[in-house]
Amino acid sequence: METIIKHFDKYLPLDDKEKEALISRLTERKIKRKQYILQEGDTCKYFTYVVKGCFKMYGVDNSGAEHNLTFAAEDEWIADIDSLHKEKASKLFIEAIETSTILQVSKGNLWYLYNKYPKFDRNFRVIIEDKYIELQNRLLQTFSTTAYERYECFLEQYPNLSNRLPNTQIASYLGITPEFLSKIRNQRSLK
Amino acid sequence: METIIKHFDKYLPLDDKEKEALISRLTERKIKRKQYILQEGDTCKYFTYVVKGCFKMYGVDNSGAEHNLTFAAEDEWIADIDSLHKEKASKLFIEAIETSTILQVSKGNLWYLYNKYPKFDRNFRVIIEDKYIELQNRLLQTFSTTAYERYECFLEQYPNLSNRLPNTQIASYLGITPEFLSKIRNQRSLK
DNA sequence: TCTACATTAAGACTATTTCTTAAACAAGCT
DNA sequence: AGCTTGTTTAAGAAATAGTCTTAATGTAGA
Repeated sequence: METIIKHFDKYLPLDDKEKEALISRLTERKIKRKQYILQEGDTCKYFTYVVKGCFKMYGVDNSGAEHNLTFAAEDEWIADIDSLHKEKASKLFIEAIETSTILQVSKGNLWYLYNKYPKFDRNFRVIIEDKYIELQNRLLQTFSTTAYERYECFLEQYPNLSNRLPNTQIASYLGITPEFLSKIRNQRSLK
Repeated sequence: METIIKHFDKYLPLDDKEKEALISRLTERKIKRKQYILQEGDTCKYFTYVVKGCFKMYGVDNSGAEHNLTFAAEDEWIADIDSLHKEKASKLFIEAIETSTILQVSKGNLWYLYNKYPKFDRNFRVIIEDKYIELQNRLLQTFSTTAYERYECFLEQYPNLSNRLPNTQIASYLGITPEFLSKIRNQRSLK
């Protein structure tokens, strides 16, 4: 629980009442590797904070291929916000890549926190803004660069993830096959 | 100014003090077609609300091609949030597609509103969340569908924009050439 | 009205990426 | 510790979605 308190110190730090309110509304869970915390068709019920471990959020296309939208490792939040907010069936999966420990806030509890302590509005505004910026940069890259460049950029931006994740997962994030990623890595090693 | 007040009624409606605070911190501007409100290299200084007209936000790649990230028409907000928040040089352009009327809040004034009236944190949190959802869906589509499908989806989601925008702009949004969009339209008309 | 830009058309082209097969390697599970 | 399953590299052939080019026609802004 300490890690999530420290997490908020990066934004507007919480006072004692806010800390208590937050902690009393969080549920800790252990999630095994390959276990889902959200499956396509279900409604996303929680905003999830990763204490330890790593998750991927992905969609599956008509031909069955997975496309990773994002990863979340230590000290990051993950949810299908579309499904959570609008209480509709999700098109996405959130799956543990490693055995993980998480803290979850239900939608109801999150709304309670928002209404009672406006600081949570602020902090989550900033958290979402950062996620928005990330997506925007990624979309621009997808349009305007080759897989080679996107891979280089991924390495720079997520040096720790790139060591930790299997290449299949990185390939899916970049929008290419693992075989092609292997070619890119080979090309890079020749330079 | 009335339109922006009504805009906030969709979220948490503003009380009289908040309305006054907001209005006194907005600047109205008329922007001609093809005029920029943000250029690559500059720092984004304003969050812009579109009263009337239409804008595009785009990046330019190494070979000089434009890639539209988003459009903003009546009753929508637009800014390069990355540049605005982190006060760094933008990689993007925001340009009027039609002669437009806008209301702008500077970063300083926006921060003032956030700090004085937490309701703005709430409202902008929700505004950003909606934009985030849009981007997420778009990224997933870009990975998992053909240009044909993306065009169909664009027509469904933005029926008014699709009548209003030149095809060159829609093509740039979809990540294809105008010639190829023309082929897609031709294909569709045969069905 | 004029001019510049937007749209359609259609064929040739191509570059990035996939597909396939296979062998070697690494890692998780009992 | 050993088995089994999944991951990585390799390399050539193949596909195809989308580009390029040219050109004629249409349309909107000034």
